[in-house]
Parts: sequence; C-alpha cells; structure tokens
Amino acid sequence: MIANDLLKGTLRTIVLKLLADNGRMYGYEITKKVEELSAGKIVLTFGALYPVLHKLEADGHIKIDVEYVGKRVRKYYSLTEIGRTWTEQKVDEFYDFVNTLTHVLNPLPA
Amino acid sequence: MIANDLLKGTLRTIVLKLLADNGRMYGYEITKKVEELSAGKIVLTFGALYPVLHKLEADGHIKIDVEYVGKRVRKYYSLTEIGRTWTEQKVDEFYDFVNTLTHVLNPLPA
DNA sequence: TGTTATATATAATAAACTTATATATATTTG
DNA sequence: CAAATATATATAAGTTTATTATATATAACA
Repeated sequence: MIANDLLKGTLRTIVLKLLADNGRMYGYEITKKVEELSAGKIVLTFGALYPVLHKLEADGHIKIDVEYVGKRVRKYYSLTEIGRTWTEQKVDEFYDFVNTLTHVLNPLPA
Repeated sequence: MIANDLLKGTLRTIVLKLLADNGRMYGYEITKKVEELSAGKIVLTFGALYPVLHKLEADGHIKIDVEYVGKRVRKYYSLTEIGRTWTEQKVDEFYDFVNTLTHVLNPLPA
C-alpha cells in the first residue's frame, strides 16, 4: 500500500532531496533550482513552497538559519538528522510508486 | 509545464488506461484490476473511484452501458473517441512527468 | 442462515495545491 | 535617475482531490 502522500506530496520529496543534494538552500533558490533541473517544466509557486517549508520545519525534518544579505532577510533551510533519513525513504517511495504505476499502465501480456 | 492534474489525478489516468486496455469495465472490476496489477500496492477506494468515473463521463471521456446480471445493476464504462485520444495524452504526460522528476531527484553531476 | 464477496453511491472531512494579494529590497536598463 | 525587473518571504481565500464513513442491496458460499 503506497502512502498516498506520495502522489500529492511530491513537492515535499523534491524540496527534501534538493536540500540533501545541496546542503542548504533558501526558498527562492529552491524554486529556481527546480525550474533549472526540470528545464522549466516544473514551476514551484511560492504559495505552495512556503507552506511546505513551514510544515517540514514544524515536523522537525528541516531547520532554519536566518541570515542577512544587505538589508534583506534570507532564510536558509537544511535537513535535520531525522529529515535526512526521511528523505531517503521518500525518494525510495517515489521510485517504488513509479514502478508500481508502470505495471498498471503497461501490464505485461498475460 | 507539466499539467498539475497529473500528480493529483493519477487516478484518472489509471482508470482511462485500464479502459483502453480492456475495452469495457465496471467499477468494481476496475478496483480489482488495479489491485491485481499493482500487487496490492494500490488500493482504489470507491469513494475515490465513483466520483472520478462520474466526472469522466460528464466530461465526455467515457460512456456508460447499463446491464443486468440477475437482478443486479452493472454499469460498464468504456472510452469515447475523445477519451481515447485523451488517454494517450495522459499516459504520455505521466511518463514525461516521471522523466522530469527523475532529473530533479537525481541530477547528473555538473 | 450467517458471512463474505459483489456492486454502486453519497456526504463529511481533510489535505494539498492554485490563485490572488501584500510587502520590501536589489539590480538592471533606458 | 527613474522605471522595470528580479530577488525574497509570506498569508488568505478558494478549488480540487482523495479519505473515511455511511447507506443500500444482491449473490455466492460454507
């Protein structure tokens, strides 16, 4: 039974994996990176991103470092230990889901 | 820009593709088939399925043939012409999405 | 005859995302 | 140097989608 979060929550998995790969990132940077890596095909809106980031923080998966660049606040997010483990699980789950769905969408002839 | 329906609406794609592969099916049969093809990993609940079927019909993608098996009503669903074309698009979109997300989740070293 | 499987359906709820809106600084371009 | 664009974070209202609960009824099996 695939966790349904997976379908709806791909966003979370993306954010977590980016943080795993890049150490620490701030929100705006994340949206740009997703756009870059997906060749513009995935556009992560702020209205979606920030609630996800806040939720991930509330759940203890990521932590925040506030810095200033000039007068501008910049909030760097990075994985916690728990978050790191959880990210691996989420990424695995995604591939498992893709595999499973591939079987459903392209069943082998009986 | 990947249609966001894809993530949330995988359910629709599954239903459409099953109908494309099997000609015509009824609701209960669809849930059993999904369970079978996914080795029990995807359990399609009725509360999700029937609204999707009704919506697909309202949109003209599928049509209904009502039959009786004994005293029991059985509603067979099958693709319309429009639905057939749309199914191909949806399946393509899914694989495109998987490809794109794979790039995001496993970026090639720069 | 009671339990399980077959069969469809809706309503209340919860979760996730979109769209709209608000605010403010930094940089580039004409 | 002013206007436009890019950088940067955030919330609220609304929509869509799926979950969970509930309702109804027939058929098959033990």
